[in-house]
Amino acid sequence: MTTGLKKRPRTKTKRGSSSTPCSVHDCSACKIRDLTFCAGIEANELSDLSSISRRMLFAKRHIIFQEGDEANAVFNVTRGTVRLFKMTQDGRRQVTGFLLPGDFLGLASRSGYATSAEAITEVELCRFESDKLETLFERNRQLERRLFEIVDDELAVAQDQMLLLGRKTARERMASFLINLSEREEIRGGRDGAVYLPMVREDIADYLGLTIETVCRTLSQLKREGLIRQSAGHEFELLSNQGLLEMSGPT
Amino acid sequence: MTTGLKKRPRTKTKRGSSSTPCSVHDCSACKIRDLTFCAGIEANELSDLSSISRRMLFAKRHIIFQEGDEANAVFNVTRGTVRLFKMTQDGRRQVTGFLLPGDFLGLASRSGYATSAEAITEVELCRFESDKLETLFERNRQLERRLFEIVDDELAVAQDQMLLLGRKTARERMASFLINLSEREEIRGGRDGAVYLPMVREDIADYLGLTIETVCRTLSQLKREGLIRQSAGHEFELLSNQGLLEMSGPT
DNA sequence: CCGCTTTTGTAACAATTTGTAACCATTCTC
DNA sequence: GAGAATGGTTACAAATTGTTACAAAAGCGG
Repeated sequence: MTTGLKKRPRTKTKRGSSSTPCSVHDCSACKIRDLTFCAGIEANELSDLSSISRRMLFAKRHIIFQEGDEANAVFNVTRGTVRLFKMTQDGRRQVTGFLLPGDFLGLASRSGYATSAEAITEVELCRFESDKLETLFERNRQLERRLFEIVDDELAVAQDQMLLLGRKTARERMASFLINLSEREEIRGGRDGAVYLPMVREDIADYLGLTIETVCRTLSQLKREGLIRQSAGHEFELLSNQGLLEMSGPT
Repeated sequence: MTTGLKKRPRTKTKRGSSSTPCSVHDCSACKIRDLTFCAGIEANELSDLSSISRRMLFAKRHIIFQEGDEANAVFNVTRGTVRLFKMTQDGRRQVTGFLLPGDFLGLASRSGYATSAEAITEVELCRFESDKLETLFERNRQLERRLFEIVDDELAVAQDQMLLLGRKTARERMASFLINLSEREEIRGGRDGAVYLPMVREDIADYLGLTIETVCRTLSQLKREGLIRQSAGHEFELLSNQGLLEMSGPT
C-alpha cells in the first residue's frame, strides 16, 4: 500500500435540517423486527417499545450524528443504507461499516458516538432515547441481553474487518465485500446473487482501505473474469459465488 | 501494500498443559483492580468476586484459548502480556490486540471466542466462569454495566485500529503503536517515555498490517531520526513524544 | 560456556497499489 | 437545453511496501 494520504475533495454533507420531526411508530407492525434488538420481545411488551420509539426520516447525504456527539439515543435502520465512518483532520476517512435495514446504530463509549453516521440513500430510522431504554431494561433484562449480544457481534465483525484491512489483497477485499453484502441482503429478502450497492466507489474504497481507482480497476477485473456483472447502475450480480468465495481469502 | 500473502514459518505454540491448576485469589489485595471490570465494586462485595475467581498461570507461548472455542470463562490479566489474534487457513495472521495487566479478555459472540489468546511473556490471569459471573450480575447490576462499558471501549479501540490499518502509512502506524503502548504502560505505573515491547517484530507486523522488514526499517528510521532509542533488548525510550504524536497521524 | 536456533537487521530487487490525468456518462442546475 | 458538477473508468508513471537473501545478534538448552 502507499499512503491513503490523498485528500480528495469530498461532496458536502448536509446537517440534520431535513430529518422529519419524530412521529410515533408501531412496533407490532415492524417487518424487520426479528433482525433488530427488538427481536424476541413478548407481544404484550411491544407497546412499551412503541411508546419510547420514534420514527425519523433522513434525506440522502444527511448526517444522522457525528463522532464525538453526546450519545443520548440509539437507532435501528428500517429503510435505506447508512455509512459509519471516522475522519482524520487531514481529510482521510475510514468507513467502519454500512448499515442495512434491521441494523443497529448508535454505539458509543464515554466520549460520545464512536463514529459519524450518514444517510447514503434516503433513510428511515427508529430512534430510542438512551435513558428511556435504560428504564425499559430495568423491567426487561432480555432486551438488555439482546443489546449486549449485538455489541459482541459488532466487535467480532470489527475484528474480521481488521483481518481484511491488515492482511488481504485488493481482490480479496473486493470479493469479501461483495459476498458479505450479498449475504446480508439475502437475509433481508434480496434475490440470491444480486447485490445492490447504493454507496459510491469512494465509500467502498474508504471501507476497504483502498483508493477509488483500485476499487474501479478491481471491479473491472472481476467483470472481465466473468465473476460479476453490472446489471444496472447500482445493481450487480454475483455470477460465481464459489469463485468469489475462494478469492475472498480464507477465513 | 502488497499482499501479506507470505506464509512465514511460525514458532510453534504450546497448548495449555503448563497452566497451573486454579488457585483461589484474594480480590481485596488486587493491585490493578481499578483498571479492570472489578473496579468500583463495594468492599463488602469483594469476597463474592474472590469466591468465583481463580488465579491461573500460563508459561510463555502457551495458548490461553483459541478462536471458536466455547466461551465459558472470561479473564483479567494480572501479570504479563497477551496477544489476541485471528489466523487464516493459509497462515496469514492478524493480531487484534496486545493485553497488559488490568486488561480484560474473553469476549465472544455466539460462535465462541472471537480470537485466539496466547501468552507472550509468562502470564497470570484471573479467571471467571461465565455462568458464575452471570449469577453475580443478578445481584450486582453495576458490575454488569461496567462490563458493558468495557465492551463498548473495545469496539471503539477496534474502530481506531481500522482507521490505522486502512488509512495510515507505515511510519504513522509505528508511531501510533509506540505512543499507545507508552500511554497504557504509564497508566500502569511505567516510567514516562519508556516502552517495554515483549512481543517480537512479527507480532508487531501482524498487528500493524505490515511485514517484519517494514517494521524493522521503520524502527531503524525512527532511531536514526532521534525519535526513539533502544535502551535494551526489549526496552525502548520515546525521545520525542511530540514528534511521534505528530507523526502518528491526525486522529 | 558452547553451539544451535530464533530473532533482528540490512540491502537490492520486485510487485502491488497508488497517484495523476484524461475522458466519458449521468445528473443537477439554471 | 447548455453548462457545471458528480461519479466512474482506464492508462501510465511513481512509490511505498513486500520479497528475497544473507549476516549479525540474541536467546536457549545442554
